[in-house]
Amino acid sequence: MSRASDRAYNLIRSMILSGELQPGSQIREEALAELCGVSRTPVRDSLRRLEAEMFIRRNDSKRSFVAAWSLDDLEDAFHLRAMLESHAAKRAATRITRDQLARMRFQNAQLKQAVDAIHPDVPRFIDHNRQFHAILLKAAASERLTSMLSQVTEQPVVLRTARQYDLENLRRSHHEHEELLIAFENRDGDWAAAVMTAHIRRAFHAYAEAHSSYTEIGKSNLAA
Amino acid sequence: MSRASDRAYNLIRSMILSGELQPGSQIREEALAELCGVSRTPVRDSLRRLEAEMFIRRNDSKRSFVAAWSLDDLEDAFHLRAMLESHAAKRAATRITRDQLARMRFQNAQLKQAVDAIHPDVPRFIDHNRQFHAILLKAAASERLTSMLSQVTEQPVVLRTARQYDLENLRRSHHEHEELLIAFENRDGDWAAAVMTAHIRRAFHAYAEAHSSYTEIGKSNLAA
DNA sequence: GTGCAGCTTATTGTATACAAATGCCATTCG
DNA sequence: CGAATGGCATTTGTATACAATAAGCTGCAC
Repeated sequence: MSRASDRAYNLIRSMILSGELQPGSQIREEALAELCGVSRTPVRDSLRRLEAEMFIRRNDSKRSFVAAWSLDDLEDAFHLRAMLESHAAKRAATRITRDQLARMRFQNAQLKQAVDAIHPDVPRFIDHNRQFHAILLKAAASERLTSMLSQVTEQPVVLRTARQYDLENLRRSHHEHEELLIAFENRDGDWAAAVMTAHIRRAFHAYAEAHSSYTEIGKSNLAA
Repeated sequence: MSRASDRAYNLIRSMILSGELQPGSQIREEALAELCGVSRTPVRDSLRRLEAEMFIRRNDSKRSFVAAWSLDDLEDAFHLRAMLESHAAKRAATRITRDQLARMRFQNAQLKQAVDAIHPDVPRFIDHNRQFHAILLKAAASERLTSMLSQVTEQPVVLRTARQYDLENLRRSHHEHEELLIAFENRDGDWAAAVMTAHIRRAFHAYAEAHSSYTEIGKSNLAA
């Protein structure tokens, strides 16, 4: 995308993810345009994209609102992601190149370092994790799959408990990745798919756990 | 969508599906704008939507082209569709209401009539078939799933052999639908999912068959 | 007080003009 | 003769003005 349109998209998206734009709140094109320092044209463009990615919903009279997802909706997204990403793992198992495998190993080593360090660096973990999955997706060699997965992978972040799950869970991710790589070395698609399904399901429960405790904190605050 | 934007979207989409806009050919916004009798603004809107639906591709310099899918790409789409739609069937099995089930039965009876008539009406079959699957998807109650499936269901039509597959295959669809309904009556999600996977896979091979013969006719024409 | 009509205002949709980027072709230089 | 470069043409991106539509409000009737 071009400069103005890109800026608007990234800015609006990050405002949704950070919670700056609250779920359920209405979105006005002109207000965002001013915020982004561009005209309504690129903003509209961005809103359409975000709508396709289900970050934004529109009512019958075309007004836009920040999507508000329940925990059930989130589980739904995780189910779909598990299905699609395990399919990707299966495809990748028989298509991955030596080079890609090496790069996945590298990313996995890096993300281990990020959490095993004296001062764990979660954002760094997340970045290497993202790259790990990106290489896998590339190896799966299905544009459609890539396009669909992009619709369900970033979604959970909206609950903002994303980065709160504990280091133990992140270390488990590392080990699951290791197992995945061994399945790849053995070109065992079924194994790879099973590991991936388990990987995503565990991630969901980690999120759900973090979310429920977050919710309870909220509740206790109200009660106090 | 609003009138102008809607018109542009439907027109461009149907021109792609009908082959009027040939796969691989470049698309110019202004030309389409004239064709649709609207300005470039709603055309751009439509192009973005069609791009998200992968009917249109854009190169690095933002020029748009009609997507050209290979048979492999198509099989990929069918694989994804089988996966997603069987998941939908599984969910629907335990959620579907009496009313929805009755409506699915009705649609299936109608599509049987369409192909069993003395003068078979394939477009009518296709319409009832579409509604049958739409009710199922509604019963599955997952917006995300619905949104994703819309990306892979209409795709095959681009090969334009869509309506050419024989009546025998359409009758098989009817019978598979019948079995699906029985699985629903028994609230057996696994059964429903299995029937659906088989249903979609068979549909793919019917398409592939029709396509290969079509291709061969094309080849023999060139050879002649 | 309730509900509806009509007006006012807020918000989105469309057209158009202009800016920016890219591709294309011809020309020139090695 | 081939490759690089410059400028022109084509195409897309952005801003802005205006049109259309929907929401909200005010006041009136019952």
